[in-house]
Amino acid sequence: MKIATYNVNGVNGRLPVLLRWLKESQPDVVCLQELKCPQEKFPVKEINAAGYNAIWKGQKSWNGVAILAKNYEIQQVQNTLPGDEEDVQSRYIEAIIDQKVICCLYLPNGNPYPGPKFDYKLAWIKRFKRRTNQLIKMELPAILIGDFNIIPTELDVYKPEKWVDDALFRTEVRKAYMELEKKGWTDSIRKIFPKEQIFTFWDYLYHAYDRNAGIRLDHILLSPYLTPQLKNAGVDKYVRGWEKSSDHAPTWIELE
Amino acid sequence: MKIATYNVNGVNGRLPVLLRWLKESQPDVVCLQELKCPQEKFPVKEINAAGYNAIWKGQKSWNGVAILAKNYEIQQVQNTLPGDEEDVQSRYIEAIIDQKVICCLYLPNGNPYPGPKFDYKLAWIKRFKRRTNQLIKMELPAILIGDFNIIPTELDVYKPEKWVDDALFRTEVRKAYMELEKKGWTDSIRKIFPKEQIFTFWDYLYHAYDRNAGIRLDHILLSPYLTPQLKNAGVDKYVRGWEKSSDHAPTWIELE
DNA sequence: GTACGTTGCG
DNA sequence: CGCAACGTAC
Repeated sequence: MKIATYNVNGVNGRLPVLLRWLKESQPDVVCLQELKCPQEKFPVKEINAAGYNAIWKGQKSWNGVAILAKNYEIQQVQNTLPGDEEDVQSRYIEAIIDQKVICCLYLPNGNPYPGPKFDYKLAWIKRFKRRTNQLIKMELPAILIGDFNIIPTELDVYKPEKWVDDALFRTEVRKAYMELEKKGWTDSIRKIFPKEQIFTFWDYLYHAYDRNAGIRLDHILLSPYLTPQLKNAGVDKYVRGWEKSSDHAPTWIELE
Repeated sequence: MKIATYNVNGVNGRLPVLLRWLKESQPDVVCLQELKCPQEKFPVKEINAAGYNAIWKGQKSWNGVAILAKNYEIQQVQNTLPGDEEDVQSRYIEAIIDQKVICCLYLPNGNPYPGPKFDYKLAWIKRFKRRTNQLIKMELPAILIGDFNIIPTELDVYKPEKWVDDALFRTEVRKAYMELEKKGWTDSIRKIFPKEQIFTFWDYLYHAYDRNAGIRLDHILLSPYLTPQLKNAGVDKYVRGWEKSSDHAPTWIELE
């Protein structure tokens, strides 16, 4: 079973690219982030026509997350991250697919640091940890998947010294990521490629993709129960080179 | 010799449509209106690559006119309508091509009526008449061609009663058009099709093209000396049906 | 650099 | 409805 995450940066503007990638890559489950469209403008017709069921949580202009599945039923569990009724940003959707809990997230960017946006990021992470700790405690087969907006280690960025005060690389958020791993969550890409430099995002500016000036932001974390089933993982880096592509590349795992 | 006018409604956004039409229709001379680009952003490279020389007068965001010619030299005469130094709108360009004076115009729309925009339209028409009267007096072979933003008669609009107080159909501007004809200018389309209902514009709204709810705004008027050479005239209506088309259709004549 | 919302214009 | 400009977020 192939499970992927893709920050599309606008699902309607990106539809040709998304459909092409779906066709070529044939994932069973896909988590999308940054739909950038209100609930009623999600292109469900075209997604269905491509063979995928979908659930999604939209929002005008920003954020927005979705889960797609081919030949699997999608049982929605949550469409917000529990713990803050005031939070109106569409950044979390959770479903059960093929007996697994799929937690699709678009974690706040948090820039500029310091400031209220960074504070919001830390508060969001705190709420997220409560949810993930529950999943561990319940010993559920679960997957945390999406755009974490966290660069986990120095290996995951082309020039670490440039990023020390960036909200994506601040010690606070890297520590939070490490704590997830300590709790038992396994970083799939690092499990398969322990030492290799792998990126999932290249800025649109300054020809970052041509210079391979990338960072790793999109992660797929497996609960202890699922980790032994990890067969393979990868990034469809070539998609970033397509015309009119997102600034992220699709990232995926294969479970047996 | 085939001479055409086309209000492109944004020359850069419309470039694929324009180039396709140029290739299929092979006009010798083309007058464009509503370039909607500053002087330096006119796509001269692509136009040249399609085989056309060009002169143009651009303006940021609005208006803008151009004259293109294939296998003919373009001798620019004016790039503003004489008579008002204060007028900064790019609505007029005049050139000599193959011994003919080509006056390419984008006459002000003038809506809403009444108001300062309508007043500007009337003032512009007054200045335009001075120019055209000079051309008649000098007995030059001349062509007034472009988007006149004037519906000449009731035959030229799908539902005349809806347009009585529209600046495109007000008696003041229709009278001005009739006066041009009295001075000796010949409406090419009407010369070839005296009684037929012919449109050159269909609004983007309310599926106007599908309902053929059109109007005739784009005109090609010939000076007395040239009128006997008129062989044919027409509107490339099908172009309005293309994907991402302008709200106007190309309009053309053939001179022998 | 790219996408989306808004505004101005027609 | 659709183009172009501008502001904003990333």
